[in-house]
Amino acid sequence: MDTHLLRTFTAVVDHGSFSEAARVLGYTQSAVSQHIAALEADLATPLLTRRPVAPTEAGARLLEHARPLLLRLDAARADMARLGAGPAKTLTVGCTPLALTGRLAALLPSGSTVRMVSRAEVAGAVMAGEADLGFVDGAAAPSDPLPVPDADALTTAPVAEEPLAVLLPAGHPLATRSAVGLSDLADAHWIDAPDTGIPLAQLRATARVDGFRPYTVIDGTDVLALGALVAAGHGLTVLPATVAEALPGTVAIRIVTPRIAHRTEVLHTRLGEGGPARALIAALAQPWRVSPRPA
Amino acid sequence: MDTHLLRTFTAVVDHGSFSEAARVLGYTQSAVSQHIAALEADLATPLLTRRPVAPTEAGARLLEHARPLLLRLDAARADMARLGAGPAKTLTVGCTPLALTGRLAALLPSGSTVRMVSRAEVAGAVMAGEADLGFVDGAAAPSDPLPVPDADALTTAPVAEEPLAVLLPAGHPLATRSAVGLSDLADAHWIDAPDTGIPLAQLRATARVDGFRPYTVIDGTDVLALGALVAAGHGLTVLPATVAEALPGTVAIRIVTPRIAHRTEVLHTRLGEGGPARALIAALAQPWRVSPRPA
DNA sequence: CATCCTTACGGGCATCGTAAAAATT
DNA sequence: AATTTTTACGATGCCCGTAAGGATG
Repeated sequence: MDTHLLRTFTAVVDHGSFSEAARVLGYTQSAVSQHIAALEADLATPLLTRRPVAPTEAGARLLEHARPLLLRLDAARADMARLGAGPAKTLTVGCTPLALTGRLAALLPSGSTVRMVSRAEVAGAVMAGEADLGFVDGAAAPSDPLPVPDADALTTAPVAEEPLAVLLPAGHPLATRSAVGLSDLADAHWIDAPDTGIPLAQLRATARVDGFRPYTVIDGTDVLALGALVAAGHGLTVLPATVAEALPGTVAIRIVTPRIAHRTEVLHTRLGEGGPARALIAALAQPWRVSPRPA
Repeated sequence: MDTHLLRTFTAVVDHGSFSEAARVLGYTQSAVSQHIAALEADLATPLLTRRPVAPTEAGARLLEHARPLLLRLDAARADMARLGAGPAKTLTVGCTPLALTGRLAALLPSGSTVRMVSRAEVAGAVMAGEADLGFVDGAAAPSDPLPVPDADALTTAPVAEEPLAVLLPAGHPLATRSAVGLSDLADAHWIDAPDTGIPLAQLRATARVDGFRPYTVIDGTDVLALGALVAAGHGLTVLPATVAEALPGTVAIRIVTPRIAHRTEVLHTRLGEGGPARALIAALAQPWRVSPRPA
């Protein structure tokens, strides 16, 4: 079970075609076919159905191993390369849309490169060396860590925290309240904007409350569009309070129960000595609103 | 960076010798030498010092990637093998010393094989397919998960929970108390028995209290020997209450603050349909003392 | 000088590409 | 019939073992 074989296997699954995978990987179709045949022979199990090309049950299971494995392998490569090259002069950070808040934006050195990525991709980008630091946002209880996929091999530290708010259209019955409990709204019409705001699934898990079923779904990362949808009455959504309060035509009501907040965390590999990445982490580690717990 | 090379590399580090690694792996010394040379050429970094053979800084870093990678690779193999073979007839479980409590012992089917392993090895044994289920014990706050190394790719579920107790020699000044706060004892003389009881490091992390520095250290997994050391006044230690209360010549005082408990959890891969492993998990999932939180 | 690692070299085997055959829509 | 995967086959090159060469304590 060579990693090359796993790599072509995942490529075939991703592209749904032997030929396309071959083109992407720079192989012949024949070679790809042989790779898959070798894997299936080695594991004594069919991994793919042909026509249409799709993973079998065993193949799907193998994918769950292969994906993190290949990611980790790339991470190792990148880590060794970094160790040899010394600290980067210029900083590249991977960032989810709502993670770049005031505090972080203020401390980020000028001349940095910022790559906006989805929550699922941040850890991978940092591990593969495509970004020196990753910033993820999400909802979490005050002392819980943010649930970040694939972040096992990375170090995380909190960066910023602020209240969450429910975004309502102006004129909504609740719009005059100053605070709201989330469980009262479990059965409301919700807009799920997983790439922009807080994914409903994450809200459900963190609040440990059932409900929050998506009614309207919006892809993409445009907060203004999300605000417009809410203002037009397509449903409610949850955003960090400072962001929510700036959207026109809507009213933002802070969430007080359960005690969850919008948090940003920084992800990084074990860093070398100097460099702008380490400097930024040190600056971010300074206490701000939330006093650090005594070690 | 082939996984074969990584495997050879870790073997060389583990045995501190090219020749010994070659013997273990069934290669020639020459082949091992070529493997290491290939790795070092590929990564453009020296990974080992020769005479004595030891990892360089870069080598140590690579090890941190290679170890979990190879573990995961073996896990994938084992997983596929299991998928093909169907559920095992007889059950093999990996188990830390204090994990096999009354409830678990009662539910374990007769004819099972139990392999006692250290906390660090349980997850690996389950992933590599050497055990169908793993049982780990440890100290944790009531709603926190147990910190289990390398358990990322596994499913965990709580199995049993009971109070922790400090074990004192009979006649100790505190022996008449009915309950004790842990932080009062941070500076006591402690016995660290990481393979038997609760490792002091885990206690320190969970209780978030400094102190608990090891004074006497005991390796091995003999609870009676640990009890004898405490009885003889070599120091204090922490054990699950029911275990501690059965040890002669000592007094067990339950810990009330902070709110930490001794918990046992089960680890398993995503299981197939039938089989004794799944039956045992289902039985263990029945509520016992701690009512499960509503989903 | 004994031990251990490295280098040189040759043979076997794996892997890839070309090309033709088979299968499925 | 067209597209896509499989199989056959030959060449290239990788990888391992044998054996000789260095380095080190």
